[in-house]
Amino acid sequence: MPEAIMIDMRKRIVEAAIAVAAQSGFTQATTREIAREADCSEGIIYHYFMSKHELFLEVIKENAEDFLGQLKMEVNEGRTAKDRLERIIDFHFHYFTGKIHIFQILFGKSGDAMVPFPYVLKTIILPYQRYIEHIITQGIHSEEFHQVNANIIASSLLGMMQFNIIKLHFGVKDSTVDEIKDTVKYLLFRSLIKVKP
Amino acid sequence: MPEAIMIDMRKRIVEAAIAVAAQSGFTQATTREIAREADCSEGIIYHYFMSKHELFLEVIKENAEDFLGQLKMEVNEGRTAKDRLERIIDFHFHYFTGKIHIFQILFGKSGDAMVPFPYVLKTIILPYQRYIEHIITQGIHSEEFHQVNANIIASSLLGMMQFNIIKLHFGVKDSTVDEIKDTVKYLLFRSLIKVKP
Amino acid sequence: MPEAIMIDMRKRIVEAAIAVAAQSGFTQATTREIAREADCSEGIIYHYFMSKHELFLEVIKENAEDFLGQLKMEVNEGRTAKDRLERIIDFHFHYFTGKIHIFQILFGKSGDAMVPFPYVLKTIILPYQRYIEHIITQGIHSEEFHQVNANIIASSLLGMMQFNIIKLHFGVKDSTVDEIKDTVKYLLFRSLIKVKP
Amino acid sequence: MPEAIMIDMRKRIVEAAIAVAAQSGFTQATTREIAREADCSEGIIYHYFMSKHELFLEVIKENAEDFLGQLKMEVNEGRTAKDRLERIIDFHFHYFTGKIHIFQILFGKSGDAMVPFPYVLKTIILPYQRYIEHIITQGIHSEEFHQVNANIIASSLLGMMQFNIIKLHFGVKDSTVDEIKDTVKYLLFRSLIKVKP
DNA sequence: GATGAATGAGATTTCATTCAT
DNA sequence: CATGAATGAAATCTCATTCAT
Repeated sequence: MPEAIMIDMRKRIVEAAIAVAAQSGFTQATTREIAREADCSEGIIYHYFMSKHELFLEVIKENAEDFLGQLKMEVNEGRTAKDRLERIIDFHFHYFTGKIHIFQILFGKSGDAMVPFPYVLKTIILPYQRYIEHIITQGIHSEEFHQVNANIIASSLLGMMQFNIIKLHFGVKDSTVDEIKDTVKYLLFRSLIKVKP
Repeated sequence: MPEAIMIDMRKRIVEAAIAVAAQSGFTQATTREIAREADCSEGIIYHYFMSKHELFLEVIKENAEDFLGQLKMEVNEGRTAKDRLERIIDFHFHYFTGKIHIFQILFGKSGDAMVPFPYVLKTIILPYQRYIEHIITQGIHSEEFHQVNANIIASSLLGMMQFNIIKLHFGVKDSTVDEIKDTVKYLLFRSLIKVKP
Repeated sequence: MPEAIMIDMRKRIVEAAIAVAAQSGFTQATTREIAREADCSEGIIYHYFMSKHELFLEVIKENAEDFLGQLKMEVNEGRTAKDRLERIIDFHFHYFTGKIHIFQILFGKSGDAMVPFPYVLKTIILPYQRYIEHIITQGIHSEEFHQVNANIIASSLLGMMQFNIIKLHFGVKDSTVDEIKDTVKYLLFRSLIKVKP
Repeated sequence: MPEAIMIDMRKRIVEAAIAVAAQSGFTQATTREIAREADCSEGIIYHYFMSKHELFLEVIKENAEDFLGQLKMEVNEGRTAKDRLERIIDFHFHYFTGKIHIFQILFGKSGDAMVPFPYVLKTIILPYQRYIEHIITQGIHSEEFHQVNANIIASSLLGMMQFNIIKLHFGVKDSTVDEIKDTVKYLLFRSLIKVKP
């Protein structure tokens, strides 16, 4: 293991927690397993975090911030609403097909006693959805898009992307990532974009 | 206790298992809690099932069969592909906004050591998706629908519905069920249906 | 082990808890040790008690009731206040030189995070002291005793008895139990009893 | 931090150990808590003491010496045996109602795996008792006192004082310190002092 | 068939002690 | 001297599973 990785034990624990939790959920992720993954003792986890519970809340929070931060930077480059939505879709698939761990933890569970879904919903999913909703609303105001229920469209977009990615992660190779992205964009924009006469 | 309730202990255990697991997943559902919910002893569970693991596999399987059975009965009444898809959407929202338990177990989790997601995927989700895909393909062949990637559209439809229902279940009341159904149908049919000249 | 002892596991756990706690306090009494002493698994302790803490509160309460019940039965036989106090002293030494366990737990500790002294004080010590105080007050009213501060005399009697018993328990054999009892009675009655002219 | 506080780290650790142990015993006193109280690192404790165990043995020993030293200085001023015993009682209440910490550690516990009661008994309690006993014996020889069992009387005096102080420490305010002292002296001297004809 | 007491493996958490800096 | 990150053993508690009744 390179020395750079050795140094920050806290970071190593967080990474290990993500990796382990991704496999079968927070509750199933044991401190023993996390310690093995981080190559440290179980005890040291409690030097950095007050409890396993707090560790996972921290994991969620840090990754949510990381994800949304990167997303917004990427999207701000886009000029039109359509352009921005495309960037969201591209970034979402890029991020979550690369990092299986975080994805599964943030989106995949609807109930876990250790890190309850409402917390994940509040911390990452709803802010994400509201961000998409906001862009759609802008598109409507600029008359780029039809008058639609931006909130439900945003939720539906998240649902589409998530579900297709889950399938990919579990090895269902019906289609390539590019085919999926194209079809999702097609579905979305057919409903949104005004056809010029 | 009326005798009718006494007789089918097995069924009572299955129902109790669903109810308990719905709250925070299979792993968190204890046999003690299931026994309390079913108003029986913990020991008797092992008379009907070899293990807690096997119990939950059964729960999944039986509910998958129940759901798909009801769905197909409902859908067969539809004449056109569009009509059938509408019936699927109506039934899906009806079923999962009524029965929170099963929904959460079948769709809500991407990983649980006790009943692994691949099993859920194989047993219920993919058959469901393939059924939808088949209807879309029929619509394409009958020239009712555009030439689209039926597989990805089907997956996306499932994702949309699931995500919006999860929000409802966790108390995010941005929209009514009817508004959601309408918007989902709008999204879907804008992409599918050929506009008549 | 005779079968009679095998039967009541709850009782065995309570007895074992007393025996183990007597050696080095509640906090030091581990469930592992209690289980070994009771010849059972650690798990079963939690079938009968919600926690180690609750187990010890129960131990205190049950023994306090047992002790005070026996004491009062014994004392009620006495006619005069002096007679009753003598019976208390006799019973106290009989009880606590026989049952080392309970004594140490009820009187010996002034602070233990597991079963805080205030609880022991409230549950057993103060009721005991007030009972003695009451008898002294009766002796004063019947003009058998001098006008004294019955409360402090009662506390002092408890202190004398306790301290001498502690010494005995830890093997300091300066005197016999009978010598101690006689001297304690002498100290007490010299201060209480009116000398007849 | 002023240099004066910096210099005697050892003393600071000892004081902190007393303060922390007073709250719920030696075993419950953690090195982490002691370090926080002494405003130093946990590690440095092991520079001055071989182990937590040894630290507490030192605490006991040093405080015992301090207490007995002060006591004897005070008592030597007394001329008669009665005068000396009064000084002991006054000093005892003065010392232990002022310094709750040490009192609880030295007298309050009958068993703690970390610093076993026998050690406390040997180091402080029995020397103290023998000192009282010696004064009573002197009183007997000088015909100031009756022929009594000086050993048991001494133990009983310690028991009386201790028990009343424990009550005070735990907030049972039945009487004032002065009332208690008076009653204890009354009890003691009624039994000891020869009434002059 | 049915019960629930009992087991034992394993989970989280605590803490005295060590050691590189 | 001094620090505090790190360790590892042990403590409390949980829970699927078994088995005598």
